Amino acid sequence: MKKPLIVIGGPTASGKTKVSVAVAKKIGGEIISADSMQVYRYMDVGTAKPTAEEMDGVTHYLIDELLPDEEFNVVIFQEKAKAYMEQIYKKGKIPILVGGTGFYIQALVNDISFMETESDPIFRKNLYEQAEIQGSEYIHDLLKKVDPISAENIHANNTKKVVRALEYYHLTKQPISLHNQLEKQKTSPYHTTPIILTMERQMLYSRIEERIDLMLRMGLIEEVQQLLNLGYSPNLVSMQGLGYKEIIQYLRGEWTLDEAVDILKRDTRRFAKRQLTWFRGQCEGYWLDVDKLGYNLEEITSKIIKHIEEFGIVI
RNA sequence: GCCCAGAUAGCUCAGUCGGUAGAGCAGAGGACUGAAAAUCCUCGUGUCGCUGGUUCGAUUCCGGCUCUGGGCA
Repeated sequence: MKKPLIVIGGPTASGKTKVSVAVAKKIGGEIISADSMQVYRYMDVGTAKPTAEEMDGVTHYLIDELLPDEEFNVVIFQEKAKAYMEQIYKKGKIPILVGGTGFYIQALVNDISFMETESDPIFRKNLYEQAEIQGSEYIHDLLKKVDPISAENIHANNTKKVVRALEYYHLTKQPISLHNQLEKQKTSPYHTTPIILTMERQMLYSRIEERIDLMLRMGLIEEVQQLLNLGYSPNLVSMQGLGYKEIIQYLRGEWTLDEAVDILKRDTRRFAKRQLTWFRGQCEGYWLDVDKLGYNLEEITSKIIKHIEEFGIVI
């Protein structure tokens, strides 16, 4: 019998935090965050990390677990999240996976296997250098030779993905396209139906802008300055997060504050759009327009619970 | 009140020696299986201010009107 897993996804600023806490309280669940940035300590305002007050006594995992210079990626996420799920099941509770990082959600829900092997940083670095010197077409041609299917699917300009495909072949002597194809056929080992929070685009965008204005008032700039003072490099992956990279440009004097804020808002809008594209394309889910429900927590929660019960999850 | 300039895509503007238009930005759609808040691909958006005139044909030329800047009083 498959174990139950509740998933709540949606774009940034759609209200996942509030909704998930309300659902958790109602069913006595615990929350695992599927968010690539909220794992980091000292990054609170810019990631809209739930405060202790907002968590309202509900246990949250994968929040504040790493320092900004520690590595985090799908594989690490998957390992940690699986371990937490086990703990939650042992308590007789239901895990609630909440976040906007669709790739992470999918990796966990479908238990996608990434290879056991470590990645090869030197090999990678080498390829990036070659792409730099000889052009991205050059390494794309290398891929064409070992894995023509991937070369077909990955655009030559997408150096990051070309490198990964080449690395995969280098480590396993197998094309990643074959691996992907096999993984795609998998069905979830969990009893789960994703719930996706959404709303009209215009509405979402104005919420995003309001949220960013609020972040500024709550000290986003000071937070970024503090991170730099602590010695965290702007090159870190964590510092590429929305809100961090733009404010760093401002602090360096590259952009005016107005410019930085406008770009941040624009890029956050585009991010939300990409999140929606991902959820639309990658997972069959139960879409809930929270704006049409007037953000009425009671109503949203009861709709979600009703859906979960109809799906056959016993609470 | 007079003079000058402008009015074209959501915005900033280009253009059509008269044959109903195009850039940038904003925006939309998509891909994604070890950086995913990352990375990458594709794509438009129109009463050319209104109204008469000339013309086979006007967004383009001419007149009037309206609005917006700037100047003079």
